Amino acid sequence: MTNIASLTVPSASSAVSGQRYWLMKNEPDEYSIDHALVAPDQLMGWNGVRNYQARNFMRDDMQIGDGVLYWHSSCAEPGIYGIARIAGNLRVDTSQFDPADPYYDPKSSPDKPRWLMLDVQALRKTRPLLIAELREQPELGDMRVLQKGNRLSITPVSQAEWKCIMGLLEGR
DNA sequence: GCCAACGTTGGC
DNA sequence: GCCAACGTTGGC
Repeated sequence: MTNIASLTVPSASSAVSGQRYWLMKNEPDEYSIDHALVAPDQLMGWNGVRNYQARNFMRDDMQIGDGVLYWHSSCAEPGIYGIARIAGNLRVDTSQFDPADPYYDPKSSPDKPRWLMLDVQALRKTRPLLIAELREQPELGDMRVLQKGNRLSITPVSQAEWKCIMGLLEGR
């Protein structure tokens, strides 16, 4: 019998403990927060990033323990559905070399890879924080994901924005 | 399914 | 290095 508690209660080392905060988008049809929470150690290799700005965030700025807002995009009700953390293990995203992979990049080669990935660890599901509710918060007025025309799949979140969202989740 | 906004490409 | 054309994203 599987010990459910051991799957769902993060260990002490699996907490948001970094200096920065991020928002990462995923299509729930592809990989939802529910998928992530039942993966081994709740880890997911964040592959398929094909934007240089987003890649550079992973390469240069993300640290183990950084907090992540898990966003569901391209779905009926886009918004924040979970909390995760950066778990490190930055490496080459090998899906770029596979012609059969939807993330194949014919202009990349193993001796000069373009695209990187790292591990993200899901921590918990949250109630859905949908766009309309987020827009009601004055503290979130500058939040990247809420700006018109925003398409970046990884965006920085300020400490004030993070605190505001944690407050919403705690019912404040 | 629409379409505005954006990133990338490549001819010049 | 400019910039028009193109492909993609993603909320609506």
